[in-house]
Amino acid sequence: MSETRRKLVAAAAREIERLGYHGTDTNRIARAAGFAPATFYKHFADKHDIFLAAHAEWVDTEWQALDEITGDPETRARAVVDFVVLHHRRWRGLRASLRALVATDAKVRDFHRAERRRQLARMGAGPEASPARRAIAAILLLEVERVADGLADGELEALGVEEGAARRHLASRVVAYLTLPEPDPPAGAATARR
Amino acid sequence: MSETRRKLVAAAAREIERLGYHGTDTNRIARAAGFAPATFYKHFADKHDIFLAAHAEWVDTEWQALDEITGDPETRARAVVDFVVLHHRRWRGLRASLRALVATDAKVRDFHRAERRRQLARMGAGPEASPARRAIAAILLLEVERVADGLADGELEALGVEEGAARRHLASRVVAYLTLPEPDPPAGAATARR
Amino acid sequence: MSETRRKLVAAAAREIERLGYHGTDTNRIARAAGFAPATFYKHFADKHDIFLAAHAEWVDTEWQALDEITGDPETRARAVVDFVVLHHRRWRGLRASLRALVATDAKVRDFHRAERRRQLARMGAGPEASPARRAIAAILLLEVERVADGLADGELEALGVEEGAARRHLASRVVAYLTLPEPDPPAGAATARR
Amino acid sequence: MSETRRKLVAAAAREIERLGYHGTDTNRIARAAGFAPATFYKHFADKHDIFLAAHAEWVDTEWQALDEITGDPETRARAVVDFVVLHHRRWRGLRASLRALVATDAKVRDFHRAERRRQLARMGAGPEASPARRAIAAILLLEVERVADGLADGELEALGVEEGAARRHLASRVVAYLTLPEPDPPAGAATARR
DNA sequence: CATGAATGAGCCTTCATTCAT
DNA sequence: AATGAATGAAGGCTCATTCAT
Repeated sequence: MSETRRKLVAAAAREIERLGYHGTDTNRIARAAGFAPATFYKHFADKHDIFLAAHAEWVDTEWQALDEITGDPETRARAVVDFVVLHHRRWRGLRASLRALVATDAKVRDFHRAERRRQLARMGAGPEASPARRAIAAILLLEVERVADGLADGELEALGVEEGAARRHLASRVVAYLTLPEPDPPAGAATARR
Repeated sequence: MSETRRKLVAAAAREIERLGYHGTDTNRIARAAGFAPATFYKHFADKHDIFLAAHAEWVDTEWQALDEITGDPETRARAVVDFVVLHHRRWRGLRASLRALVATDAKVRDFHRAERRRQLARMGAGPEASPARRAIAAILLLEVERVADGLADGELEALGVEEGAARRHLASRVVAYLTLPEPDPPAGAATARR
Repeated sequence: MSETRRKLVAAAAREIERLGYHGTDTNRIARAAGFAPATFYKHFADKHDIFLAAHAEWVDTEWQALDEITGDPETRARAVVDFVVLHHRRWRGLRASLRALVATDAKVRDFHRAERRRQLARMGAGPEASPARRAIAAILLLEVERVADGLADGELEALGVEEGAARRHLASRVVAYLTLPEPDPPAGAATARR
Repeated sequence: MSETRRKLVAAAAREIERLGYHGTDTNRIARAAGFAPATFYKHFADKHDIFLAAHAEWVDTEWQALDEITGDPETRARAVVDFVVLHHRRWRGLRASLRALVATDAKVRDFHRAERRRQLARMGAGPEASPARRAIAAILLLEVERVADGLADGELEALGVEEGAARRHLASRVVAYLTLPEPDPPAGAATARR
C-alpha cells in the first residue's frame, strides 16, 4: 500500500472521528493528509471507499490486540473487555459513522457483514458450529460492542451507571462464553482466523 | 398539535425510514406530506427538529405498546421481545439515523438521553434504584435494543443466526430481569415511573 | 387613516430602524404591530409601500419641528442643526435604508425627489428662484443632511472629529444661507410651504 | 491575485452597479464572470466578502487618480471635483450599496471606516492634525462625496440645479481647503501619509 | 503521481405575497 | 376588517467529483 494512501486513510480516520462521516468532506481529508483534493480520487474510488479502508484498519488493530491476549478465562475476559472498551472509546466517532452507514449504504453494509462473519469464525462460531452456539456468540458480540459503545460515548455514564459495574457485567458474559463446552473444533480452525 | 404538523412528522418518518436522515431533504418531506417547502419551516425550526419529533413519536408508540403487555414473566418477556423486534424492524431506517445523529449532533444526543432516563425509570431502575440494578437494567436495555436492531436489518440472519434462537435468548434475559428480587420500592415509586 | 394602518407604519419604522429594510420582513412588521401577516397587505400594496409611508411621516415630523423654530439667524441656525442632528440620530437606521432604496428602487427614488423639491421650495429655492440660489440651497441641504447622518451613525466620531466642531461648522453654513440677500419672494410663498 | 478572482471582482462590481447588492446573487456574479456557482466560494468567504473587495478596488482607483493630479490650487480643485464626480457617476450603484451596507453590516462598516481614516490622513488631517483641521477635512470629504453622489444619480438635476454650478461650488470649497494655512507638519508627515 | 482549478447539482432556509374564511 | 395557513420562487452556500497539466 502506497505511503500516500496510508496517510489518506489515517487522515480520514482522524477527520471522521472528530466530525463524523457526514461532517467532513473529501477535500478536507486530502488537505489534512497533506495533499490536494484530486489526489484523493487517485487512491479511492469515492468517499465510501476510504471509510471502508479506515474501518478495516480499525478492525485489524482490534484483532491483533485480541490475538495477543492469553490466560485463564477470567483474566482473558477482563483483558478483552478492557481493550474493547478502550478501543471503542478512542474511536467512538468512527464507530458512530459506521453504525449510520451500515444502515444507509449497501456497500458498507456488505463489507461490514463480511467482517462480522470472520469475527464469529474466530470465536469458534462459524458456519461449522451449532446454530445455538452461533446465536450465543453473535449476541455476545453485539452486546459487548453495544455496551462498549455506550461506555465510550458517555451514554451509560449519563444514566448513572458506574463504569466498573458495566465492565464486570460484560466480563462475566465473556467468561460464560469462554467456558462454554467447546464443540469439536474443525481441523484448521487456526487458519480460519483470517 | 396541528393536522399539518402531524402530516409532516409522518412524512418525515417515512422518508427518513426509506432514505436516511442525510438521504432526504426538507423539501422532499414537505412535498411528501402534501405541502410546499416553506410550510415545513412554519412548523419546525430546522431539519433536526422534525427528526426529534419523529423519533419522539416512535418512542411514544413503543411505550404505549409495552404498557399494555401483561401476564406472567415468561409471557410478558416473549411479548416484549416480539414487539420490540417488530417495532425496530418496521423502523430500522429511522433507528439507524438516530444512531448516526446521536453521535454527531448534541441536541439529538441530549434529547435521546433524556428519553433513555425515562425508560430506565419505567423499568424501576431510575435514580432511586441501587447502582447494581441500574447497571443491569441499562445493559439489558442496550442489549435488547441492539439485538432487535440486528435482527431488524438482517445482520443476524447474515451471520446464520436463526431468528427464533435470538428471540428466545433475549426473552430469557428479560425474564431474568423481571424476576430479579425487586428492591424496596420508595414510597410513591408508581407515580415516579412516569 | 385607520388606526391599524397607523400601528403598522409605526411598527415598520421601529423594525426598519433596528434591522434595516432588508433586515426585516413584512410578517415581522405585522406581528410587531400586533396583526397577522395578511393584514399587512390589506393596508399596503407591498413592502416598498410601507417604507414610503414610514419615511413620509419622518419627513413630516421634521418639517413640523423646523417650522416652529424662530429667532435671529444665529439662533435659528443652531436650533435647526441641533434638531436635524437629533432627528437623524434617532432614526439613523431608517435613513440608511432610505439611502439604499433610493438607489435601487425607482418608486422610492421618485417619491424622495418629490419630497426634496418641496423642501427646496420651503427654503425659498424652488423653481422660481435663481439657478445660483437653487444650487446653493440644494448643496446646503445635502451637506447638512450628510453631516447629520455622519454624526448620527458615529462616522465622524470614528474619525476623531469632535461633535461640537461639526455642529458649529454646519451652523455657520446655515447662517450664511439665511443671511443671503433674499430674492423677491414670489407672492404666496407661505402657501408654497406645503 | 489570481485571474479568476480578478474576474469575479469585476463581475461583482458590474452586477452590483446594475442591480444593487441585494439585487444580485452570488450565482449570477459567478456566471457573469464565466464560472460556476461553486467557484465563487473558492475565492470569497461569502457575499459580503466580494463586496468589500469590489469597493476596495474602487477606492484604490480613486486614490491613484487623485494622486496624479497636480497644479495650482484652482486647477487641482477643478480636476479633483471633475474626477470625483465622474467616478461616482460611473459607479453610483456600487456606492449606493455601500451606503446601505455600512448601515446594516458591521464588517462593511469597519472596513469603510478604516478606508476613511486613510483618506483623511492623505489629506493631511490624520490623528496628528489639529481637531479643527480634522473637522474641516472630514466635513469637506462628506460634502464632496455627497454632492458627487447627488450629481451622479440625478438628484440635483431633478431639483433644477445646474451641474456646472454645483461643480464650481464644490471646487471653491476644495480650494478653500487647499489654501488653508498648513499646520506645522510633524516630522515624517510625508511618510505618514501613506 | 500529484495537483490547481473548477463545477453541477442540490440542500437548507427565507420571504413577499395570497386566499378562503 | 382581520386572519390562519400556506406557498412559489429563489438565494446563499456546500460537496463529491473531474480533468488538463
